[in-house]
Amino acid sequence: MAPLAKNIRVYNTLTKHKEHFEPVQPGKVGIYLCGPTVYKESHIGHMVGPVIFDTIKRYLVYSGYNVTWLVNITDVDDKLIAQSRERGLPMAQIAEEMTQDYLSNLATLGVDQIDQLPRATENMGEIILFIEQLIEKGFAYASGGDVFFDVLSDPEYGKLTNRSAESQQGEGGGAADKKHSAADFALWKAAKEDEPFWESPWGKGRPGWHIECSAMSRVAFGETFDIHGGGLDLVFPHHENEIAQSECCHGKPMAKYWLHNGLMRADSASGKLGGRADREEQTEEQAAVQATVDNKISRSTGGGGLADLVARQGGEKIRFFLLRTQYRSTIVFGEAQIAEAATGLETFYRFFERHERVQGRSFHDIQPIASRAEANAADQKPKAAGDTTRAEITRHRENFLAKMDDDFNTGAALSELFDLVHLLNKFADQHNLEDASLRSEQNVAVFQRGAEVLRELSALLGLFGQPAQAASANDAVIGKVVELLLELRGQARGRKDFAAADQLRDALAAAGVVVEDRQGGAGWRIESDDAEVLPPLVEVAIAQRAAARANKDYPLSDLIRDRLAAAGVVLEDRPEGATWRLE
RNA sequence: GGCGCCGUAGCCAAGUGGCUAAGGCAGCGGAUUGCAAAUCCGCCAUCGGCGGUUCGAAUCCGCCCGGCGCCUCCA
Repeated sequence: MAPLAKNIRVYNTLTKHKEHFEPVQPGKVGIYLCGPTVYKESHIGHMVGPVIFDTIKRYLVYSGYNVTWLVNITDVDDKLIAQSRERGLPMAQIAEEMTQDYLSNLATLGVDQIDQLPRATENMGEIILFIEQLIEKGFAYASGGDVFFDVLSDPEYGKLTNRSAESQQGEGGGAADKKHSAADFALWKAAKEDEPFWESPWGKGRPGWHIECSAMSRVAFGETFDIHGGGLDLVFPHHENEIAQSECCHGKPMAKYWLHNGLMRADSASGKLGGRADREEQTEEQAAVQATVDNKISRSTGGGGLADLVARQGGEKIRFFLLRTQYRSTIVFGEAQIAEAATGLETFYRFFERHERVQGRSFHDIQPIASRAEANAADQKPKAAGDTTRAEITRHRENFLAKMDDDFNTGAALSELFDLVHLLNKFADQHNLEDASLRSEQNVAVFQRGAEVLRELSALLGLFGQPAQAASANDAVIGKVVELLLELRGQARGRKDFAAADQLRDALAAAGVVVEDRQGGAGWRIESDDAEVLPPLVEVAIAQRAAARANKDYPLSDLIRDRLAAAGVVLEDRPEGATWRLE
């Protein structure tokens, strides 16, 4: 087994301190993350936890641990029942539909490290067994078909959130008359008319909210496991109650480290997504603010949910947006914020293009070193005296790891990646790495080492695994048309007709294609929110051809038509001008 | 009311006792370029306010101002 990195520290909600991370069993880590109740489409707030825990798992695996990560799916719940009634569909069908929505959103955000996705309904036997054990041990009681946890029987109740059972004596909710104490919470709820149910020793019913996590975590990891995670909003009552259930049942700690991610807010005035501000009665002014927010959210997340936002922005931008902030902080959400943050990604994307120009192969084809120990060894290779760039690369790598070691500070770690790219750009500039006749093998090797480190570290964040823009069928056509136009522009530049050259570049820019002149030919990239860049490009080509025909330059005119045809664009000359279609 | 969190440049965001307060976005000046784009170089904050502890505080303590979360089966 690879040597373990021993210097990771995590912030533990239970102790309110950062602690040295040391799993229960050496080398093995179990992570339990509270997943969604699948009653409607995911919103972006549901992605915060999965993205950071996906990153945490990657980092722990890289650091030498054998990690199992579980995300539970709550597929039985009052809100699911309500949805089921509203839509006239079985609860299980809605749950399945929304689970698929959730999973596909996770997939586009690059969350692919989940090992187990247990459903509450698939663990009914374990849940009932757990409740029976609690009753047996005197921590729970059946009452009129319901079963409640007896909060006052647990002397440690409230230790996670620093409150006492006595202080939690509210009105007790709808089932108050069946409870011994108002703070008691349901482990099992008797089924009402028309509600889905499971058979149990207490009659037909369904589990309470908290018990599934106690039961399923025990199935997966045993009585004490390493990391329990969730959103900060789950600390009370959900996690407090999980602790009460599990620790009363087992007489030992449930989880060693409790990690909670911060919540997402729509804007500074309106509170978190789906939070109190979304539910309570509001003043007119608050309602106005909320309406704006709702518009923003509904426009941003679309009628179909998060999927539309992801389609517009791309999963990588959203992942980057989330990781740029330390996971315990509140994130203010807005599509504009995502777009602005994502501008920073361009720096990396341009570097990848540069890497390809230098090396003749894709940055994404570099196999990232997947083990910290192995990577450390690669870093120990003897360096030539005065090889300051190699030393700088190593320094950025070490800084990155130190920041990740400190409670997974992805935001701070990211700064090292930016620094690394700047370093490599500068190095490439200074040593003419893009000019095969001027560069040295040795310098190319240094540059490559930097790229490898960038690949290694960004893989830990789940970034840059593949090219950002998936090639579509249209892209090939666009590419050929752009190449044609750049050739025409190159000819204009060749005869110093800069007016014509600039006119072409401006026309390309208007279509969303940015031109970059460099030795050996012009480069280009699409920089437009609008996917429709092809039509204006073809129009530009047609205009060029019309000009050639006006000059009676028929060879050029025919060349343009033939090249467009080769690209798949067929021209048809008509009295009022040329029209075109895709072949 | 109880339990917590936050307030760092125009915006976002690291840093939580001691070198010149990371990084990103935006902006400005310069190199480069036919002009651009990209890239590179440089500039751009004394840390909500007041007081205290300390040789020394953005970082600890107190008060105040402002924002937010949980206490309601919301990630």
